[in-house]
Amino acid sequence: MNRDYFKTPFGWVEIRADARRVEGILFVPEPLEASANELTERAKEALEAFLMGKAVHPLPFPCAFASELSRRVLEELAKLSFGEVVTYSELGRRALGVHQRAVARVMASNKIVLLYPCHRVVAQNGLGGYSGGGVERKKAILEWEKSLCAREAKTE
DNA sequence: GAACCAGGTCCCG
DNA sequence: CGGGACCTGGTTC
Repeated sequence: MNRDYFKTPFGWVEIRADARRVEGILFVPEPLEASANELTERAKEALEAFLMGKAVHPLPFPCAFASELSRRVLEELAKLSFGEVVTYSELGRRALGVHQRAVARVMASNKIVLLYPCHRVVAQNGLGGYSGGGVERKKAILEWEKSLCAREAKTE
C-alpha cells in the first residue's frame, strides 16, 4: 500500500493506493511519511485540478467501491458541478431509485473524499452529516465552492 | 414537533 | 446467521 499527502484549504488528505487502484482519499489530522506511486500521483493531480475549480469526471484512476449500488450513486454524484447540491433523496432518485437511507450509507462510507463530492449531498432540512471530518468541514467545503463560483462568474 | 417505519450495508454477538 | 446502528425522509399522531 502506497501513501501520499496533499494539503487542501480544509486540511490534509491522505491518498492511499496500491498498484492497481486508489483505495482511499481521506482527511487526516497531519501528514505522515509519504510513499507515492503512479496512482497516488495521478490522484494528487486530480485533487490539484479540483482545487483550481476544474470538474474531474470521470476520475482519472480506478478506485475501490463498496458495492455496485454505491458505485452507481457515486457516479451520479460526480456529475454535479461546483456549488451545486442535492438532497439525499434526490440523489437516490437520480441513481435509479435508491432509497435515502441507502444513499446516506453510501455517503458515510465514501472513501474518495472531494473527488466524489459527498459534501454536496445535504439533508432537506439542514446540512446533513459528514463523517469525513465533521459537519464544520462540510460547511467549509461548500462555502469554498460557493465563493469559487462567484469568482468564476466575475472573471467571466 | 415527536415517534415510527422503510432499504441497504456493515459490524458485532 | 440475527439484530442494531447509520451523513434521511415521509407519514402519522
